[in-house]
Order: sequence, then structure tokens, then C-alpha cells
Amino acid sequence: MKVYNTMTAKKEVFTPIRDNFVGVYACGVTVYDYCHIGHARSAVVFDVIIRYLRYKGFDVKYVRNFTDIDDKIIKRANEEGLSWNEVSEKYINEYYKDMDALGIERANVEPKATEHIQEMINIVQSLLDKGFAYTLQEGESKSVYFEVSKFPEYGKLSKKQLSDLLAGVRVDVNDLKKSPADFVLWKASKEGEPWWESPWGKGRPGWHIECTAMSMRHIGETLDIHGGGADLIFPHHENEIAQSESYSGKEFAKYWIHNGFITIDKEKMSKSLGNFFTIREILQRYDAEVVRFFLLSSHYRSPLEFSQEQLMEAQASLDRFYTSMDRIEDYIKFGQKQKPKGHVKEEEIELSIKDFAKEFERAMDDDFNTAIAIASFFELLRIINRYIDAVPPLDRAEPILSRVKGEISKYSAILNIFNKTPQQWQVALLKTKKITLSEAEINQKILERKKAREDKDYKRADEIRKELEAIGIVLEDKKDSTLWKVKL
RNA sequence: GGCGGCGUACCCAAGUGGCAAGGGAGAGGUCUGCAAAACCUUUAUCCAGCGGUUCGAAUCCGCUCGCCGCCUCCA
Repeated sequence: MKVYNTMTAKKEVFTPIRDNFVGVYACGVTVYDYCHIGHARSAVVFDVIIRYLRYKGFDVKYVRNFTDIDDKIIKRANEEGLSWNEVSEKYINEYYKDMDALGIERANVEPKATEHIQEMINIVQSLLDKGFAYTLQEGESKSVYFEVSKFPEYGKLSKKQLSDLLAGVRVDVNDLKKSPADFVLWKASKEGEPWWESPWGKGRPGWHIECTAMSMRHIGETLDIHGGGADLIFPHHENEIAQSESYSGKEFAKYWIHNGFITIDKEKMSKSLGNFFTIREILQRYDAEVVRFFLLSSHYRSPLEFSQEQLMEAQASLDRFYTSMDRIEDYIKFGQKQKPKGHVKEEEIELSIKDFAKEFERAMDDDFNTAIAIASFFELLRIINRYIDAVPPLDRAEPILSRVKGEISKYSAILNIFNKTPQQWQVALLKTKKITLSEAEINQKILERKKAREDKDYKRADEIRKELEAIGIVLEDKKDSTLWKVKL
């Protein structure tokens, strides 16, 4: 299995540090607002990576944190007249609502920064003791800064030269830091801000230190995989490396995995540009599976352009998938009603199933290429459709089609898409398309039309078809039944 | 300004040295009471442009053009 490592800028063979154990730490979210589709991408990407690592037999410990104290949370609390922890608690709950809807599995540990204050203080103290950090008096208390020049490898992840960084930096006149590139480990708290007691007086943690404290406590001093959005490479992960490696004297993480951005009109989606969509507003109009499919339909490192058209396409692809699945189920249920039209050998289907599994793994082994993994499902379905078209005898077709279903559900569990029944998919569409007609009512209409057709009252039958189509339901007549589908 | 990435058909999107995956859309056909689905055929002699390396390049190298990201909080 190969994984692209931001540190080396190459795909590398993946080998865990400790036998079969894989410790993964992914930077989660700062909980001060609703999550947007960019957060969803990161969450879905790492969800699939974790699922695949487990499928490969690794013993994965997945840690994903919540940053529950920082400037934005404090600001939000002041705006809403709440305490900082009421804000963080609220948005953690909202986070779970969105992520659960998207089928994101919970991490093994989901630690909060504020539950690790003591660990952070210990690390900061140690960095001071070792001479990597210094204090500055700020008001009543002191802040602690990491002195970047003490870490010669600074910039190795983001491929930046310290001198270049300093050249471009905006100098704050009030800044007493030894160097503008130095970053805060522990912040002296200002009047009215939340604080914790520390050797430096009342203060709160800097942003980066929490990840060092939490990853070391829950995994160890060296992580197998550290991940997050590409925007975290600098400065967040760079700073984490500096403080962690200075503290432990060990490599902080073996593999660095970063997902690309969601763009809108080619520009990065961001709060400041105001061009973002929250997960929940998208889920109003599209089923969560559509969103997941969309997010996995391109490689995780590529930029991904978000638009209505993209979501519609994802929806159409899923519909095609479920239509084929329905056909398979239908064949198993009703079997052969016509004379065989060809002679597709079952051995060939066996082979195709094996090819599908191989192709899926080959794709995922190559830096989690979900785009190809998804394509492999469609390739298999095309072959199965062709097989069913040949009208094979049921005694031969039933076992092989059941196997196809089994294989599909085995691999779809890794992506956590393609896992509904065709029926559930259509019901999900009724909901997102805001069609108020119930399944029972639709079936009633179908029954009525069936009678009309039996009486050769095609005029009435067509009326019913048109009536349903007007509210967004299309009918497909099959040999033994009529299938209803939501018009896309 | 420094560093990095991207540019593949009408649209989305794989492919990183050996005849250009997959999905959507379009066209023609088979099937069908009608319709749909499905299947078959078809849609890039070519991968931003120009040059080079090679028996051979979308894939490697150089230059040019265009777009984007990071350098400040950010998934």
C-alpha cells in the first residue's frame, strides 16, 4: 500500500512503526460555528482511510480532536452572550449531527483541548527547561513562545525557508517576540477571558500545543499518520513538529496526509470570502450519500469544485447504481421469464467479480484513490447488466448474482456509499426532493394502473403515468412489476 | 516577491514511459401497448502551447501561457 507523504512529497510504501498497530491523529475542527462542506471533505476522507486501513487488517487507533478553546470561540461567546464552553458544547453537538448524517464513524478517542491542560503545561515547561522557549510578561501574567530559530529543521514540512518567511512577514509594532516567526505556546489571558492557572500565571493554551499534548497522550511520541486539511500544513503542522520534536527528541509523525480544498468558482471555500455552504443546508436538498459520493468521486488531494451540477451528477450516478441493483434483485426474485438470448458463461462473471475486487484494492492501495475505486463498481455493474440481458437460467444466475451483491456490499462498506437498498434510495430521494406522496400512495396508483393495463385501458394507464410524472415520479414497467423512481 | 500545485472530450474525472478508465450529457440502433431501464454502436489520431530526451511521452526535462493554493485564522 502506498501513501503520499507531504513530508517527503512522494508516495511511499506504508509500513507502521509498531508491528500491526497504526496510530492516526487527525486535526478536527474548532467548534465555534456550523461545519461546512470543506470540513465534511476532511472528515469523509479520513473516515474512508481509517476504514480501509482496518479492512487491510491494521489495528488502528484513530484520534480526532476538538479545539474547544481559542479566540474565535471566545469572540462567538461574547456575541451570543454565552460562556466559551457553552459555545463549544453547542457546536460539538451540531458537529455530531452533521457528521453522523454523513456516515462518519466516530474516532476511538475524540479529545478536547481543555481536557489536557495539565499535559500542555508540562510540555511547555519542558520546552522552557530545554531552552526552546521563552516567556514574555503580558499584563499580569506571562506568555510562553516557541523560539523557532532553536529548531533548525523548521519549515521541513511546508518546504519553507525561515529566511523567506521572515522576509514576507508583517511586523506588528507591539510585538516583543524575538522573531516574528516565533509562535505562542501559552497565552497570558486578558481581562474577561477564560483562564487556567499555570506556572506563568493565568493563561490559556496556544493553538498548536494541544495537538502535541493530545496525540502524545493518546498515541505516543511518534504517530504513524498525522492528517488534516492542506491549509493546516503551515503554520499549524509545522509548529506542531517544531514543538513536538524539540520536546521528545523523536520524529513526530511518520506519514503526513493532507486533503485538498473544496473550491467554488475555482476559489478556495472559506469563511472570509463568504463562499461556503454548510453541511446542513446541502443536506436539505441532497441525500447524505450524494454528498459522500461527490466527495469521494475525485482524489482526496485534488481540489474539488463544488456546485449544484456536481451534486446532480453524483445523484445521477448513484441512481444508475441503484437501478442496476434493483435489476439484480428483481432477477433473483422473479427469475427468467424469457428464453435465453445469449450464453454469458458464469465463469466469466466469476472472473469479473475477482477483477472488481482486485481493481478496488489496487486503487485504494495507491494512495486511497477512491475515484477509481468507485469506477470499479460501475464496471462490474455493466458486466452484470449484460449478463442479465442474456437471460440466464435462474438456477445458475441466482448464486452468482447473490455473490455479486455480497461483494458489492463488502467493498461498499469501506466507502460507506452504495449501501442502501434500491427501495431506500428512492425513499431518500422522495425526502430530498420534497415529494409529499408516500410510498403507499404511489403503490396504490401503480396498482390502479396495473388494472387499467390489464383491461387494455391504456388511456387511463397513461393518465396515471402522467399524473405521477407531474409530481416527480416516473414509472418503469418490467416483466412482473412496475418500478417507481423519483425523477432526477 | 518566496515556495508549491494544477491545465485530459460538451461537463465531471482517472491515468505519471508502451495502443486515452469510469460517470453525466448528445447521436443512432435493439427492446417496449406507450415510456423508461438495460444493452450495442458512436462522441479526444489526442492529453494548454512550443521545444527537447527516448525505439516509444498525456506521462520525463526546459521554456511560455492560463488558473489556483500557502506565506495571517482556516478542513
